Amino acid sequence: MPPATITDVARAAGVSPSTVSRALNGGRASAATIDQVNRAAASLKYRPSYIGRVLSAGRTDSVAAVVASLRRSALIEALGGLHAEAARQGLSVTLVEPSGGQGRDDAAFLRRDRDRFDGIVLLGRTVAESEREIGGEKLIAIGSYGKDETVGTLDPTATAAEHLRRLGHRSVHYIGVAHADPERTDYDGSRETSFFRSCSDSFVAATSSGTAPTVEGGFSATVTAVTGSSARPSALIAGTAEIAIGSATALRQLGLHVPGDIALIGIEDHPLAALLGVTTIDVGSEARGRRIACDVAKTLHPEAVDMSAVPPVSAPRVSLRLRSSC
Amino acid sequence: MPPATITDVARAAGVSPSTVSRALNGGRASAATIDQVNRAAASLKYRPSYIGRVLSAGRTDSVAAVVASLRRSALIEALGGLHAEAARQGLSVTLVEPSGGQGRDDAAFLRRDRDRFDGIVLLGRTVAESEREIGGEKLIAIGSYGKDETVGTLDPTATAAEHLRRLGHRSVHYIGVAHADPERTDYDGSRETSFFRSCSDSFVAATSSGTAPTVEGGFSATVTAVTGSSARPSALIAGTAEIAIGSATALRQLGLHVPGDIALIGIEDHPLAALLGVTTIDVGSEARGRRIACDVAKTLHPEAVDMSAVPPVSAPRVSLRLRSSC
DNA sequence: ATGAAAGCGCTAACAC
DNA sequence: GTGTTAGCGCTTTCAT
Repeated sequence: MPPATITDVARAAGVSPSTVSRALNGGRASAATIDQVNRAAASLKYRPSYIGRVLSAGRTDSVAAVVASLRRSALIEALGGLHAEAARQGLSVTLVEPSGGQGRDDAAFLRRDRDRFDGIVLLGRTVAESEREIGGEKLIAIGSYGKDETVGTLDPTATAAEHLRRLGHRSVHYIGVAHADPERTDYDGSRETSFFRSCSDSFVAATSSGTAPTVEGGFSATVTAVTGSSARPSALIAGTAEIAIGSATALRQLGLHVPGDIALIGIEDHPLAALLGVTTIDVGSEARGRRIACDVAKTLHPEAVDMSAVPPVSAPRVSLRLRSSC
Repeated sequence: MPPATITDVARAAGVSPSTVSRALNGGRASAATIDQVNRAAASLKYRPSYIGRVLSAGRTDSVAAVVASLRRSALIEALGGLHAEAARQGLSVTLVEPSGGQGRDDAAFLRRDRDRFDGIVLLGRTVAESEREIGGEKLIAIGSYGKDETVGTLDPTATAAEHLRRLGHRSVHYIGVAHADPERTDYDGSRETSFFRSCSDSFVAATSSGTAPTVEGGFSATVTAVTGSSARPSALIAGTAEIAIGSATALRQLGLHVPGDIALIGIEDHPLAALLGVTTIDVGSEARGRRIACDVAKTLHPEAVDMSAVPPVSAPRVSLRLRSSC
């Protein structure tokens, strides 16, 4: 037996389909009718069809999350925030990891599935020109800094570099994310750019290397950076939480004392970084996710968005988590 | 200007909507017509409406993932596998974290949104009776062991306990997941049950404690278990990857030598566990996710499922990753 | 090979 | 306050 439709309920309640719709959705209807309809709906185990509603309403009430990688805790956190807030706003979140992890096919995805969603959120990368054209308004990237905001206080890499400079460090090595696809510009790329920009006149020596955004990547990049032929830097900046954890692990296994022999600061905070005493720049991934969900919700029903659980935009977006590694 | 519909294309191509549909979906149509239609579609930038298709086809081609927690790497891995394989099969994955992380509202979710999805996958918990009734066929849980399979080789906790027994351990402490909601039965609960069942006659002393499935939880539970008033166990079993990592960190900070002073084995593998030398039981989360996606796909088009990227069911589901912590 | 028509489940005008 | 009608975009018989 197929699920009951609104027509069935209407018949059972002795009213018309539209009345059922109104009764169920809080439109104009007499108390008696509402009761009648609820009764009928209950006895028929009626549940409204999502698809039917969407088709006629023109909204899907769902957002796509294009996650660059499910193995980066900062992105998962952002996803969590996005999802939690979206749920509060009555939106659901559909996962769209770019095929092959390269982001190449995002354009194809956008072209095909754009109107399955009320919003498309990019986590862990910025929007490419070509994508902007296709995605239009719906496309929102999380994790980009600058633009309409004061770069100084919002750029985590600059904050990290500044912190090290104040502590008197002169030679700093940045371990960033290396992508298989060199054309890809995501926010890790912008972090590296920012690193060189913000420290070029502060440090005697600023170097960088790229690796996979994993603990293994951080581990091996650290070994290379620290035991390599050139002079050992006095401080390391790790571009992601996983890199920082791998880095801390490597330094320990190399028998280097932190921060005595070398300092370490990580971009993106992580519970384990706290446990390991690694100073980090908290980029507030979770809050960013929440905020984005609100942005999407606002495009749908500008008036009715409940912002109560979302930190105000004026709140600082990155903050130093001072621990013992610097 | 609203997006072009199939009717627009039909008009532009000088044919009927149904012909357009056939031409576009590989139905019977003359080559000339197909070409004609493609041309018109292209010039109008026509893209088929997902909603329209779903409404008339009756399939949503999407599955819901009910993830118990986004902070457990094993579940994220499973989600990754589910998602990757689903994508290969033309399915999309919508994220549904149980409200409040308590799982209480899953029933409500199921009742409301059941037919938005072709399948509903539970990650990190088993299916409750009440949910089974509502969810029916569509409801699949990942991460349960036993049932139709030989428990001996598939139960990770039993494997861990057995490994420790062979190494001569007599007093073992299991650190499992404590839930806010005691009624909840997820697979961590079954892991604890399995622990006591599988070691009751092997060890002189078997104890357990519960904590949050996080590195902090693992850390503090380990401190308690190891420095508590009672005799220190000779080995620890950590119920999740995060607990194992927290545990390893705690043991190090306590100055205990592993495995000299105390052994540690973790359930669920993790890159960092490898780096830290923690022996684990790999439960194959990613593969489990993939398999589930195939199961769902098979219910949709039993014939056309491409199993090439999925490990055979006969493959061992849990395996010992021997490292230096035991 | 193609067109006409019905209908998927629901909502929104508009009339009563 | 409620019923009628129309239509969201597509697929799918059934004729032609």
